[in-house]
Amino acid sequence: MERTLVAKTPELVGQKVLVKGWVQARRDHGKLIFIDLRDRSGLMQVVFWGGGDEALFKKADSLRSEYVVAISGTVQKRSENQVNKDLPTGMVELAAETLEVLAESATPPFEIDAVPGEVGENTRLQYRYLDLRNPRMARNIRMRHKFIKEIRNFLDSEGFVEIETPILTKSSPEGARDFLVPSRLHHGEFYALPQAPQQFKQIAMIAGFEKYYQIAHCFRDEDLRGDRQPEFTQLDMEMSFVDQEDVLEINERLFQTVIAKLYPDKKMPKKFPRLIYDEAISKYKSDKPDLRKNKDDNDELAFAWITEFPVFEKDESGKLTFAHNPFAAPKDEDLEKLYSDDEKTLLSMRSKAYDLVLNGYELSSGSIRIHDMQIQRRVFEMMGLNEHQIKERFGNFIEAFKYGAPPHGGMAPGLDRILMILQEEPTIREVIAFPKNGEMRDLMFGSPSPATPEQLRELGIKTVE
RNA sequence: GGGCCGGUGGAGCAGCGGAGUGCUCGUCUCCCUGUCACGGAGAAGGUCGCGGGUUCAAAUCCCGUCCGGCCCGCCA
Repeated sequence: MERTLVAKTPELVGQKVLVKGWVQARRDHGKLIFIDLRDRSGLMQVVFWGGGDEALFKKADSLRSEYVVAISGTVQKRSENQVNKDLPTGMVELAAETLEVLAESATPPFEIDAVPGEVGENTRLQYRYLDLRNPRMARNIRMRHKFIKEIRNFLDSEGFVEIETPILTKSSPEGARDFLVPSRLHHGEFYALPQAPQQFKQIAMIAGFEKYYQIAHCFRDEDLRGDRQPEFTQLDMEMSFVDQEDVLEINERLFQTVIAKLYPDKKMPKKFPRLIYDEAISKYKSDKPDLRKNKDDNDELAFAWITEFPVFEKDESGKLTFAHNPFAAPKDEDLEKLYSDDEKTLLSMRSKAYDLVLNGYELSSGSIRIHDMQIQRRVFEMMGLNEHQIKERFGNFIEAFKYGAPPHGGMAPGLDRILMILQEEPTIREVIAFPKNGEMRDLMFGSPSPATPEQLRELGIKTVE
């Protein structure tokens, strides 16, 4: 007999069906036992009567939470006063005729349908497979899937190509701390995990794909926050022959299309308002202002663009460093300032860099890139890199630009953050199936963990002490 | 690296110097034919994170340490 999902049963009144799933609850009334059966489609009630098949009834009596079962029986319409209006399958129930226990379950350390936030996150992360059985968590992960699927549909229809870029790649010298992977064949040398596929996507433009995207895993070895994980997912995208206007326009359409389809109750501006960086700072004291009229309204999506970021800023030591991204192109009218040696002039330079912000969160950075390597070299020089360092760190990248690099630009919205906001969750951990805890540990598998002496020897790593 | 908060039966909490005292849920046994957070009766389950100190007496106060959460730094 073919398996039926419980959500289908309301259409199958009077028919014999076989359902499979987990026992969410057992209500024992002596001569009458109810089971709430959960599968990926939802919940349904199963009834066992005493007085008939004694062996079947005894077996039903032995069921416990989270047992995996296969039950066959007849779908019955419930009488008027027995309908459960809170359950999509509440107008029917299954009159059980056979019961097979496919797997028993130990008593779960917490209740599967616990109120969100009631169970400590530590415990939840350690038993994530149980936590993900919670309807709210399952819904988050399924919405994440749909959201990514709609993004792919949209970008595919716009002529974008999804290209996978390597996870084992080269250390980028600035910005966040890299995760390093020791090389076995080349002792003392390391791969770095990508902080973003930045240079690869620019290379893809030189390769002529013109429109690239990737649901990209990014890695940054910095301390965690509620909206920060060591590995996270960005919608990474890049386009050739575009100006800033084109990038902003397609992203507005992307988010409006996808969100309107999946979250019809959410309200967002038809045209995302724009704020010049200096204006945002002076008016809101923030480069990621929360522009909602009502800060408690979770259905209001106050998207906004922040534009014209500074090219340079000073770090705490007073050294000049790039403010946004070393690949962001300065505004055309500011280009000549790049050759000034006056610090004030340099600090007044503005770039074709832009951020997408939403309800007080930075969703995305992006920019029109420098595609003239003379200018790119100059930016690196201004950051204090000498000729040797530029060649060492960016030589191959710069080399590629000799061979016909089209003007290009892009951006990379963080998927975890936008899903956190759309699902109205307090942290991005709630929309990531298997996140790390605040100390960057995977509590389920116990990583990081020590390597064996053999592994270390192969990698040429001597342990300290 | 720094600041703040927390750690008490399986889960979540209360107790904050006087007996492991209490609550909700779960677990186990028994009863129950219409429940759906079923109900009723009973029971089991604890090194109060760990180590040291103060005290007649420590879950409670102090010091240290481990673990966790939030924030600052950091996050091209």
